[in-house]
Amino acid sequence: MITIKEIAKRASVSIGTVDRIIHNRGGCSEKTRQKVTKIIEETGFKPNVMASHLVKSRSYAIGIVMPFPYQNDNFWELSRTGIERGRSSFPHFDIKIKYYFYNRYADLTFFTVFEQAMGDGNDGLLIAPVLSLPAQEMLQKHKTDIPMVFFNASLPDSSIASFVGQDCFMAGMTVGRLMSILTGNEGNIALIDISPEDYHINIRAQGFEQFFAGNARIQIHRFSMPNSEDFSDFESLCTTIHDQLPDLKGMFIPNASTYRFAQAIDRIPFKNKVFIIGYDLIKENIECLKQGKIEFIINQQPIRQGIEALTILMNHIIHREVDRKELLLPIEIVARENLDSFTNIIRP
Amino acid sequence: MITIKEIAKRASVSIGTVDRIIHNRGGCSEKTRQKVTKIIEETGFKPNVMASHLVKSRSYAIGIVMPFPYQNDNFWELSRTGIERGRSSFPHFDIKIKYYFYNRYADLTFFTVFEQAMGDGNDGLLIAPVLSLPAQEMLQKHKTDIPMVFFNASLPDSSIASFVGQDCFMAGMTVGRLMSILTGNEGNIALIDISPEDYHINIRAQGFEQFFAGNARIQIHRFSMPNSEDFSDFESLCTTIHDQLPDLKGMFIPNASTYRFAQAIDRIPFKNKVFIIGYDLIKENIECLKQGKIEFIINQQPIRQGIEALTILMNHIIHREVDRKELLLPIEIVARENLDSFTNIIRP
DNA sequence: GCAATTTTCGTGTACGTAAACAATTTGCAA
DNA sequence: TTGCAAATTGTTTACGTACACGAAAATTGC
Repeated sequence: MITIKEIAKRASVSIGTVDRIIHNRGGCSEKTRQKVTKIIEETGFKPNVMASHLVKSRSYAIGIVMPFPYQNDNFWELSRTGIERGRSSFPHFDIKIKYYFYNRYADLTFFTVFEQAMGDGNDGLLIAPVLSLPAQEMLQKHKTDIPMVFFNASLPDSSIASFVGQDCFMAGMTVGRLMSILTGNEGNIALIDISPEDYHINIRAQGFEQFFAGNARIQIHRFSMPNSEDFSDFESLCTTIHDQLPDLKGMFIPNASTYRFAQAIDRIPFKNKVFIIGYDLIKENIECLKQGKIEFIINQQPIRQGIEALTILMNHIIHREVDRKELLLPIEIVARENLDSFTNIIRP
Repeated sequence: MITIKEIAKRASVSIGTVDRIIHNRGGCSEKTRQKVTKIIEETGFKPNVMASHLVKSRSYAIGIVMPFPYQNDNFWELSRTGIERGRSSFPHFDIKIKYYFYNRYADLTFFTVFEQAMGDGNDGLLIAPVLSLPAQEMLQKHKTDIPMVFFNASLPDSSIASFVGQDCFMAGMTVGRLMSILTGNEGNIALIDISPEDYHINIRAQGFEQFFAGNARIQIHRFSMPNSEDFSDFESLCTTIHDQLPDLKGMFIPNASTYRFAQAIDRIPFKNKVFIIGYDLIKENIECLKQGKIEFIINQQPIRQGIEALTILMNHIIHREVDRKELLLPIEIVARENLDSFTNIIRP
């Protein structure tokens, strides 16, 4: 593997010059710059990470912009776990992580928090732009060179930064397939409209409906659920559903609040068994899955999202990679039988 | 983070002495050894990987002991891809990989190949002990200090080395769940006995049967398939099955040859649709899944297995970690809708 | 008690890069 | 042409570890 010294020799300049050109921190003539750049490209030189980190051995400040971890059925706590896991996969890199939590039901808090994260002199940002409109607006206003990676949710304009997450539409389609099999492909199905301001959750619902498009044997009924922390609201919505569709055969809840519906449904005497499919392996959902109150869970792999996102971000920072990647993680189907394989991954 | 120099100062010896003690390459008195060791333990010192690799910058020879990649429906080609992928995740580590392929239908070739791998002075070995008996015998004979990691298949005595793979029994159970839903939990189901000498494949079948234990509505029928490369053999077995069970509702093939059965079944006029569940995302199976000839595929994540196994092995070698881990990867259920999410992971 | 060993320990150099500092060349006005 | 500042380039040191080499100390043999 070629070194900076070798390049200097071939270009008949000093290593200092080569170094300046690599990090384009100016102070050299255009002629030598081109000469050296040419050799770098020809030889495919890549700085040795070991050596460069050894000499720098500085700490990296990483800001995480995401919703409050306990706001939505603490799904976001899993993302946080993943980020911390990713951090520990860089031993000897002193990564200092600072969280900037926003309230996902209040656009304003996103603005505030994002500007803080920008102003704090972070070396890189990990952003979960769940509120996609404010996020987009914000990013257009603040043109910045700080490396950024989006996770969990992305923005329509993907050229801004890398993204790690799931293909929501196909995930919805996948739920459609499972629901079709569970119900014998006929009957009434409830689709819960939850947190309508969340772009991603809506795409899931659209994918689900798309699966059944043109299928007259299945009736999909949308029900709106106001954002609420109150359990009785879930219960009363389920009662309403029962009044309208006593022969309900299935229900799809496109976010982590699945367990609340599962518990409510369990107490209401529907004609048939109501098959429930939902999202995210938070502990309440896991419990319901074990008890047979939920048939399938779609896993977004929040932990792996965190790991991958931080890895991509660190590579941006360390290697100055600038290519925008989109890492779409597998859409994982979780049933009672393979559940443990998702939770107890490592056995000592 | 504490350095070797700091330890030397605290123990009032030179860094050379500390270095000798860390790598216990002798040449120092017992007294100083204890003194330094104590300080190392107290401070929790860990050598800086960057620096140590920088100075060594040697190449690592890794041997891979696995079946011929194209022997079984080229499933093993995927493992190989994963290993190469893992290799490239260690840039600046000059990892030289040498493959030692054995014939999985001939124990003797395993012996030969394994001894070669041991004798070639490799720094570490990645082993797929598909033929578990010969492997176990071999490993008891050759006590060795070469770091090893098993992948795909493990051995009953797991204390020998780390393992990366899947919980086969629970994977079989998972297939049971899917089959139960697909068939409406009733009818005749065929379970194919394929490559009986493969411990892992049998465990999958056992898990599958266990799921239906005590369930009188489902009848599971085992059919033996001799190892063969001949397509007409698959066809004739399917004809036999049709003669015996014209109302067959489902079929489980516990390895990568699923597509051969799917194609044969497709040409035979069974009474009902025969739902097929099988293993491994090789391209023929992917094609059948897309065409609706296969309902579900269980993914073993061979690529990730390769990546993880090599990562664990390299950590053993570089950091001298010796803890034996068991990394059980998620049992992934693949349907037509989420298929792409498993194959097109990275979009540029 | 002294030389010849052996054991134990310290010093110096190298790995490849980053960045401060020193040295050199260039451009331009006087 | 000279002087002087600005632009450009070269040199040196440091990062933390590994290891060769040599120096010092301890041990042995006579």
